[in-house]
Amino acid sequence: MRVPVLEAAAAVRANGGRMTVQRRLILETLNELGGHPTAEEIYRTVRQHDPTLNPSTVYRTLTWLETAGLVSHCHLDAGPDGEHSERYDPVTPVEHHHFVCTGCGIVIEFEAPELAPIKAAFAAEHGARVERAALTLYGVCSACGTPSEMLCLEAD
Amino acid sequence: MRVPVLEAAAAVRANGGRMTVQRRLILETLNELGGHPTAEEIYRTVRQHDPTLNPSTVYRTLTWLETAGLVSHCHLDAGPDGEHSERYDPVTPVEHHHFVCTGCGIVIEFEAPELAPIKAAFAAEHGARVERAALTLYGVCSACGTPSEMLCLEAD
DNA sequence: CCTATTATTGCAAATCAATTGCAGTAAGTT
DNA sequence: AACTTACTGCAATTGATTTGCAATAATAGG
Repeated sequence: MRVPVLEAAAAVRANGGRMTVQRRLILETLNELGGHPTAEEIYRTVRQHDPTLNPSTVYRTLTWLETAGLVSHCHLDAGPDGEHSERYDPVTPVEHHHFVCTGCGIVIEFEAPELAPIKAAFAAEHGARVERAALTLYGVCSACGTPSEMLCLEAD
Repeated sequence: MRVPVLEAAAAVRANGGRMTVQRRLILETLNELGGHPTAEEIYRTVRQHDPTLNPSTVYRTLTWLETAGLVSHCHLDAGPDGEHSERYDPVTPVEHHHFVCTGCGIVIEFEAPELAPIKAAFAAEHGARVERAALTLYGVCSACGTPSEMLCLEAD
């Protein structure tokens, strides 16, 4: 359970919001899907449980979750063709980053505490306040890099 | 001259491409603008020199420059409202990264050689090949952070 | 220098993701 | 149970980017 539904409900009631069946369903779908789904993937999955649910509700709920600080979104040039996509991601207690395989599009999360000095150095040098870092590594995952079979790449 | 026009011409002729007046104009505009313009900003500027030039030509040229390895694009949540935008950026000999001020949207480039060990560590741990890193820092620049006037922020 | 080839352009239409206005519905309150 | 108003579904809209196609012009060859 990566996006705590109850916590979400509380977070939003605090702002006069309401926990509707649609919102609950979208939250559960986020948990079920895991990974870094796009709004459209979320919509497709949600639709299987409730075909009447509208895409705009998905978008609205996602923004709502984001302002509540429960999910974040990041932009990854993922997918088999490296196409741009906005991806949603439950907020984790520790900042995490992403590796994207340019072969198969798989996204792997990792933490990078070593980023702290980089942030600090930039802040010091420019007199800026650095609040957040988004690091994305692009490359070829172990499966796609295996020369014998070109496992992931052969799909193309 | 950050995007060498002659080099671009050569790079493309090698692939049977042609250096047209439109492409030259767009290249010059990229140099003139500097920074990290969006396709739309490029189009607006180009238009001042040649009002008949079509947006699709800008998009096509940008993709062409990118496959030629002369510019790259990156996605920054910049702009005064943090709105998403695809930004184009001449390719530099050394990989560089971006700081985005959430106040005024200014983009500051910096280099981060300290990223190398992070890439290496990920590669080693996951058996992946890491080819490229995109780091974006978000925060408040020195001008916007100045409490006395809230220089950049006051616009809102 | 002129001609032929075909990459590139301009244009208009199409696409695609995401947003919005609005009237009806339902969550949470009393 | 009734009330208030936030939320939903829908349809239309937006805005950025892409595409098909006929006309144009950049380069190669003569």
